Amino acid sequence: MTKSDRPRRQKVTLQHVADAANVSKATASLALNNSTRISAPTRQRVLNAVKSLGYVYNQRAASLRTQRSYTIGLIIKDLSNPFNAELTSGAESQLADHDYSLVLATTDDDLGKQTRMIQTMLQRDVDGLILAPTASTPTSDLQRLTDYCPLVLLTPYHAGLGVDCVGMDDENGTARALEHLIQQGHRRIAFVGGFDTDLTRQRRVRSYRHSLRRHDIALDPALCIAGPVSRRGGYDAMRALLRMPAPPTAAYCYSDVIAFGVMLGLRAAGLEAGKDLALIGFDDVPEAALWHPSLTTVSNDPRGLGLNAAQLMLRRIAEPDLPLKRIITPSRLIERDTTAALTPRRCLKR
Amino acid sequence: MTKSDRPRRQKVTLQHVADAANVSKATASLALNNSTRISAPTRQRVLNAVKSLGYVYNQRAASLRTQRSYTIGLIIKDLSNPFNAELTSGAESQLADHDYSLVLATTDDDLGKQTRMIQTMLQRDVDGLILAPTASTPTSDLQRLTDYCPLVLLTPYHAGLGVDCVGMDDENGTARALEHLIQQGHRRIAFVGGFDTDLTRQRRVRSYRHSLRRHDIALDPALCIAGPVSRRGGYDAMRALLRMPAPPTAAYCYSDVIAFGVMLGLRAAGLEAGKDLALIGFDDVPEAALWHPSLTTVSNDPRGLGLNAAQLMLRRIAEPDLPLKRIITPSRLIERDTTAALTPRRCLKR
DNA sequence: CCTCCCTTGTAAATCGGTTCACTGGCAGTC
DNA sequence: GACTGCCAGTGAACCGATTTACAAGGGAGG
Repeated sequence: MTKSDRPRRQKVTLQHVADAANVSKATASLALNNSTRISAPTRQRVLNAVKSLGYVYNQRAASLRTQRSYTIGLIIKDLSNPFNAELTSGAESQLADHDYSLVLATTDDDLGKQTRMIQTMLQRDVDGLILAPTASTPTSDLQRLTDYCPLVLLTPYHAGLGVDCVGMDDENGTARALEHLIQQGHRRIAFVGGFDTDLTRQRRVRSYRHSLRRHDIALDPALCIAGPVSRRGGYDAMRALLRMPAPPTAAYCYSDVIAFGVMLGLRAAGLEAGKDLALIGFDDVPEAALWHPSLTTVSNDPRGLGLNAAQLMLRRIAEPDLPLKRIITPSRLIERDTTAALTPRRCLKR
Repeated sequence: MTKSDRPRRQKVTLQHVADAANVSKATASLALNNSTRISAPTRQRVLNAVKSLGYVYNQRAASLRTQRSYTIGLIIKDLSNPFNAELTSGAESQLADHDYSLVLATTDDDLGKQTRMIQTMLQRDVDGLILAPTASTPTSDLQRLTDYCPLVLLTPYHAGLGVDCVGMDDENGTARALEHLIQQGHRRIAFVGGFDTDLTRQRRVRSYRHSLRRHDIALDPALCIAGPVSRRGGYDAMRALLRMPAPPTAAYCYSDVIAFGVMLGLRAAGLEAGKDLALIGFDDVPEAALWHPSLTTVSNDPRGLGLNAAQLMLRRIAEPDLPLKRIITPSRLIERDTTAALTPRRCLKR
């Protein structure tokens, strides 16, 4: 059996509908757009023709004239990360509610690919672009992009840039995580994961140092470990930390994924998070609650992030002269087993 | 500061480029499409004009004439499910490699929403549609859809339908899971989760029964428990199973998510999977390997599924008369802790 | 009966590209 | 020198919708 058994039907256009209803193309168009200039009986004739011919409206053709594609581009780094998947899901549902479609692209955190994807989006003539910029994106590129279409950035940083931003308050989230650990008496607290080129990480590290300083805790650069954002990265970092002469009693991770790796690294040494090391992650991915022991983490509502970004984009399109907006969603610390009633004196005394 | 500080620039069209290069619109178009009919110097003039004016090609306008939008629609049930996120990721990267864009929509497994989303996709004039149909989708709808655009279904069922399909071999996966349990001596094996309206579940249940019958094991309908595909669903099902006079010694779950719930349900009763109950999930989501104890599960390579679907779609577009194709990706059983060296005699003897 | 307005509908321009049929000019051939 | 063929480029039709300016017909008012 081949597809040619049933050839694809000839496309039905508005002209065909008009012919079938015995009206002009203009009338058919107006009828479908509920113009008051068309009488009820005529409109009905058109609608009947639409139904009997199986006409589907061609948004693409219309957009040529209307300059509206009802399409929003979303460019993220990586869909495998559940955080981004949730974010995308939030954006999609918000857009769908307003009859917009989502065009999705990923960059794998690669500037070259990001540039290509932006180009593609512009060529596809999206009405707006929601972008999670890779770390190395030149500010000028983003600035210039606003010449071409409305832009919403998924990051809290470029606030002074003249671009709408939606981001999470990871500075504050970091502060809370550190406060929690310090409150429990920890003094040697590691920062684990991510690379220093990453702006997000830079901010969190800054906030981490700030918190330590506020409590007169000396900074030990050896406790700040860079590495890939993966379980493997966390695992390796933890092994390295355990080899130190004075290992930390607590660790704050760049992301939950890394924290899981840290737990595995501990386990491989016969140790357990929440017993031998206080541990806090970041993101609150669903597994965080279900892991054993459950992971204390900074929660950030990724779905809400996507939702807000989409919402902001739609408002911007509706009112281009709206004052610049920046939505920072608050972070919460979710306290779970990995920091439960754990005092530093019981940790990693080897 | 408002956006009006820097007004969006006037759109640059091919006509502007042509004027700047002192050629006709036709020549500009041909030059950009690398036609041999344009001399090198002229082509260069056009390219220079493009660069200096910041022209961006309008794919949408072109598609009106070429009847190619370089856009593929993907309709899935839910992006929060990591299985679907991976699938989407695979499809996206495959499409991006071939300069196609992905338009994404979700249905929440709701037929009405699915119908609307299909309609939207057709209006957006996608070159093809990859669809994970909700359980209740009438076959005739799918058949009719092929009149409008190339269609690839994400399901192994509708093979006789005259539609390309990409799916996983969950029948075989189920057989292997059951074989594994029966091999270990289990006789009372539960099937947990999903609703009977779900075609996928129907097939797995059929295969489950078939395996039992093959080994002359009596079917106990009470061991086949329907419920929502969520941790909660698994949790509740397990609690119910534990209340039975003769609880099962093993459970095969409709999905990993449900299996996680089952583990939590066991734990709440002071029991542990792999010790008090042999447990197998389905999907092999990343958490399955990392959960404690790690979950034995049927692996299905969701990314490969998306990749195959996209690939098949691209081939179908390139060669519409290709014979009908059906790609079934094989399932593997990943043996982990929850079924490790566990004999039924040690299970759930209360 | 004539004018004016109102209602309903239409012809034609338009959006930004592609593509086909055609042209002017130049080199090669007989 | 006339003819052929090719090269480089152009004008105009076309894709499928929207939208504007205008027209035909009918009723109201004088």
